[in-house]
Amino acid sequence: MKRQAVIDFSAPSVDVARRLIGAVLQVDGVGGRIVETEAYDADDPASHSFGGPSTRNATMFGPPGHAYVYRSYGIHWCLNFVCREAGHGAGVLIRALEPTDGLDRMRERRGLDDVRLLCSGPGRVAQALGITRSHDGMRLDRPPFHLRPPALPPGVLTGVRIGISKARDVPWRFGLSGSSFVSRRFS
DNA sequence: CTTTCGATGATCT
DNA sequence: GATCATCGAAAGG
Repeated sequence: MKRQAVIDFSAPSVDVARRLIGAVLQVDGVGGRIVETEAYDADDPASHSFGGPSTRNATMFGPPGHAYVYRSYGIHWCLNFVCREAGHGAGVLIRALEPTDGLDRMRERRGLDDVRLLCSGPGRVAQALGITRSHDGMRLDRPPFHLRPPALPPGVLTGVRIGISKARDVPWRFGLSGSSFVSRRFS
């Protein structure tokens, strides 16, 4: 019996973000290949965890390998994976998927047909997968979550993070090389 | 193709 | 009162 490969979430968020590219993420069987991620860390002014624990970011300071879900601009939900050890405050934002499973369910939830627009952005990913605050704190290695690392290391592109006003020059955005499902092209 | 702007509510100062 | 890890529609080139 060959043991199922897993992601090591106790690693720095930058490493986890890079290694997550190409992994398959499903929630209740709906999901796809992760094609875009961003890393956030405790010493990072752009991170929710910068400045220490609070009500919103509490999960970021919990054990690694759990989901951190927050509300963005009062409208959208965004999904993160907690990294490092409990108390540290690091995470990876899941920014885009290439849809592979449950396309009809995603189209229902998103209210549109174009595959390119189903999961190309963090708010879109959460809506397509049915992620809400109820998923905050859940383990990623148990249902409804399912996560499978790529069989082979894919080509990964690097860039600066999107939509932040602090630490804009930090190159902690990662994308699957050649993917047309990223939220924005890599320069 | 690009830029701009409103929506909408929790969080923080 | 200001900011915000966004999205989608609208307007402009």
